Amino acid sequence: MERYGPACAAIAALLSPHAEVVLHDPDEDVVLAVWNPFSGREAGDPSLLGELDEVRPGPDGVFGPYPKVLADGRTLSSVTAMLRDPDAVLCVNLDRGPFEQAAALLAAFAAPVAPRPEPLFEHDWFDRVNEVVGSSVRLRGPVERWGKPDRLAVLSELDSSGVFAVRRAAPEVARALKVSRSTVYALLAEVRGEKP
Amino acid sequence: MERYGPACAAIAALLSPHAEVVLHDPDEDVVLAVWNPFSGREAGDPSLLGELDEVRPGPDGVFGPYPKVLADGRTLSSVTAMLRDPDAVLCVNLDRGPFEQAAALLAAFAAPVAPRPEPLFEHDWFDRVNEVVGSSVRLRGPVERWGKPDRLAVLSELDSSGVFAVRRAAPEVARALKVSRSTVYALLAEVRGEKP
DNA sequence: TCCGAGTTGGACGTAGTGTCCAGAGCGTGG
DNA sequence: CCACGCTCTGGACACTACGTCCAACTCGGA
Repeated sequence: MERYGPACAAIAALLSPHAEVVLHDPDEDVVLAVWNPFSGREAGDPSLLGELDEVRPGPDGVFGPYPKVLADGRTLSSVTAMLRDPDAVLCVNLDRGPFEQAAALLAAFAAPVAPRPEPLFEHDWFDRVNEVVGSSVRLRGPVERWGKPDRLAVLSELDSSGVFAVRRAAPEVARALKVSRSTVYALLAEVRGEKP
Repeated sequence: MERYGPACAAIAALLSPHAEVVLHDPDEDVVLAVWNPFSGREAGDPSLLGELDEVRPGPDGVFGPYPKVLADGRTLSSVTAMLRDPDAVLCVNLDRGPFEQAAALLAAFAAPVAPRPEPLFEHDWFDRVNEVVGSSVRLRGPVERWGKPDRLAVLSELDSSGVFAVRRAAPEVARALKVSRSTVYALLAEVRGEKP
């Protein structure tokens, strides 16, 4: 528990919220701990490791992956590892549902067309400014008619997107918002001063 | 290794072929073993765990999940767990690409009227430098051993990603590449002078 | 040993940043 | 109608960070 806890937490964190990690004590046949539980089991419950009888261990003492079905119908993929010294049984249950759905969609829709080369990255911060401002224009009307709250909202969004870490961003934002550079900094100070 | 091997194999098996599990020896700073390798590293390579310095450990001694980018452009989610007695570092790298594609499709079809509520792209240009450099380290070895061509290649990649449009990027790159700021500009001029 | 390629730290001029303020514009209430 | 408060403005300013340049240094090869 002391020893394997971090590893279990790591697995649970990596796959959250789609994986449940269960650590068993094979000697006492009880559940020691559960990370990110969704099967309803909790620490102290009986392990019921008998189901492993029907599965053959592979090399490395790993059982599975083998399928499971939860009471609510969710399908899982599970693997179990026998850990030694101290003895423990590590069981990872992965909710296969989201991936099955995604796979089905991909198979149905993505098969004929190009496999999406890679979006790469945005070095068009200039465009992003116009993009954010533009979408706000659709909500709030023309930029010239905006009030202070509108500007604050948009600036807050731009700021938390890290736009202002880019060189020449502030003047560009001022231009897009049809305000002066001074105002941008003033409003920015206001936005930042009230959050942290 | 004897002790953690089964757990590592279990994780690798569960997520195969999309996850790579690396077990490090923090004392010797070497890779002890790799399950389902796809980043090119293998047992005996230096660990280069320095990149963890920039990540905060959560509770349970787990780092991450934090993003990484491979040299070929694949995006990864990684978690790292510090294991004690015996000391070891467990690192799981999950190829996020398939999930991102699936998620994008699901989002596109499940929300037909999505007004793009949150673009929220990478505001971690700082991290991107370390990602690019880090993934190159895996291909080319430790940064101290690089020659000029290696630096040129990495700088070219960083430059075309627009990294240098960000404030304080140049000194940060210099730090990551273990060269002086002057050299960064010199090499950068070379990279830029031969392309356009 | 000398040479040249490459790197370095420092110096320096400049672009761009962030702050400040006096004043203009404007709606509101007296 | 004026006075007041609120907001934006344009310019001034100090300052940070950028990008360039150069003399000095290191290091491997002729």
